[in-house]
Parts: sequence; structure tokens; C-alpha cells
Amino acid sequence: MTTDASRSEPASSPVGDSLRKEIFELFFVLFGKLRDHYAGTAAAFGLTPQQAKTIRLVGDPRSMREIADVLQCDASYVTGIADKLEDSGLIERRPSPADRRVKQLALTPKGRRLRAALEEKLFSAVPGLEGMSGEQREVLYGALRAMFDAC
Amino acid sequence: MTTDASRSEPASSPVGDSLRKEIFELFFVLFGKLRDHYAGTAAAFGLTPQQAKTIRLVGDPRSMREIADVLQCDASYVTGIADKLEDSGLIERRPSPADRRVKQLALTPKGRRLRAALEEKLFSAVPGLEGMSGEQREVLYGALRAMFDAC
DNA sequence: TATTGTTATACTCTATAACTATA
DNA sequence: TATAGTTATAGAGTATAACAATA
Repeated sequence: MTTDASRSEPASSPVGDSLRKEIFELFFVLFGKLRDHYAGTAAAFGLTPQQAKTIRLVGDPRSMREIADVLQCDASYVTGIADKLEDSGLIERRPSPADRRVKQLALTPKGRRLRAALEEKLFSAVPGLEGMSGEQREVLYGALRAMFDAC
Repeated sequence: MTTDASRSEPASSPVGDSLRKEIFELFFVLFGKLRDHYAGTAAAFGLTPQQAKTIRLVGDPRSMREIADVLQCDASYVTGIADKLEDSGLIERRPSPADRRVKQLALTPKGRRLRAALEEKLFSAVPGLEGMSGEQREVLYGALRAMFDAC
């Protein structure tokens, strides 16, 4: 793939024969497609991406603090997400028996059904993976794991 | 990798043996690291990610309309990016000889130097790739290409 | 009439600060 | 004193609408 941004690079760039740039660019392009798939699927259920992520996270009940940590956002932002999901009847706030400051978010039956449908729709067809063989996916997965382990 | 979101999934989920979910999750995690690297590198040069992307794009002069298309943003937003980069002396607006409505963005000498330094810093070390062998990178690149081609 | 770029404005996402209750 | 969650507010990023110049 020759990207637009590389058009004026000399062929013998210092980083030209390491595939760093090529992998980097491809990663951004592919991620864009996965992100659009994620956002579109969430929207089909009336959810923003972060709300969908929260629904997926609370398959097992979690404190709002934990959710903020996983979402990498401020705790105050989780309040808004929880408000919306609770208003929609998808989750409920439960007091924690161990610590009365803590609220656990847990799925309602309606939320559980939505979560299952969401995950089914999210993972029944993933852009880019449908045209790949099982073996190709294994190779891709292994390569991504190697990259993750090298981080 | 067992992700948090999959903890309450049955082992024999309909999508459980396709690696779709595993690849998807790993992609998001790895992309986060690459995005942080990108944003951090841009910030080291006093640029936002979109400004850095624009600097990289205009290695060859481009119309603002083209830039909006590549950035997938509204044309009005490019005005602000161009204003900032022009104020910093990194780019200049040039009239297009063919169409007097069009303005081409082109790098100044200062912009050209910054662009080279930015790309060098961006691609001299990429998170996840530094611990991988050349052969592993080839495999990863090939797998990503296969995914891209299957989109 | 359609398009490029600009300006002014509004919206969305997310963080910060101040607060209450609990530890 | 420190932490969980809430509220109000502020900021960044981005889009929308109206416009002038040009096609």
C-alpha cells in the first residue's frame, strides 16, 4: 500500500525498510473501519460507543470506579453514562454490601438481552475478517499477540 | 487474551471459535497505544494530531478540500487547522492556477524541516514493533494487508 | 446552479472543581 | 485524611448554516 502521506518520501528513508510506517498506516486505516463498525452497531441499539462498552463491561457487575478505569475516563463521566443506561432500563445501580460508598452497575433482564444481541451483531461479521480463512485469522491473531507482547 | 468484556460469555458462543472477538479486542488495545504514540509525538512538536496529519499530508501541496476528504472532516474545520499552521509559519496558502476558488496548502522550508523531524520521530520507534523481528513484522504486515484486501 | 473556502455559532464529548457520604 | 459518586461548569474538537467568490 502506498499511502498519500508517503508520496514525497525518498525510497531510501532511514525508516524505509523496517515496515514500521507501513504497519502503522495500515493499522490506522483498519482501525477506522472497526471503529465505524462498532459505532454503527452501537447506534443500531440507540447507544453511543461508550454506552455500548459499558453495557458489555457490566456483564459482570462492576463498580463505577472500575468502569472509569477501564474506559480511561473521569469518574464523573461514568455518572452520565449510568444515568442514561438506567433511564433506558438497561442497568441498575446496586449498593455494595462491603462499602456503602460504592455502587455496582448491573444489567437488568432487558439489559442482558440487549447485551447479547449487541455482541452477536458486533461479532457475527467484522469488517476485513469475513473474507479471510480460519488459517489467515490465526496468523493475524498470532501476529497481533506478538505485537501486544512486545509492547 | 481473555478480555474483561468476555468474562460472562459461554465457552460455546456462536462467535466463540472464529477469533473475530479476540482480534477485534486486540486491535482496539493496540490502536490505543499507537494513537497515544502519535498524539505524544505530535505534541512534542506543538501540534494536535490533526495538525500533524495535515503537515504530513501536504508534503505534496493539496487543496483544502482534498485535506478535508482525507481527514474525514468538514471543510470549515480545515480552515482552522490551516490558520494555526500558517500562523506558526509551517505552511502557506497558495492560489491554484487552474481554479481561483481553490487554495493549495504547501509547506514552507520551516514546515518541511518539521515534517521530516516529525516523521523521523514517529517511525523511528513504534510501540509494539520494536520487540519484533523483521520476519515477525513481515508476517504482521502480510496479515494486515490480507485484512485490508478483504474489506 | 454548484463548489471552495471563511466566519459565526452550536453541539458533543470529556475533564475539572466543589461537594456529600462513607471509609 | 482519602475515596466513591454526583453536580455544575468549562474546555476541546468538530459540525452546521450562511455567506462571498468563482466555476
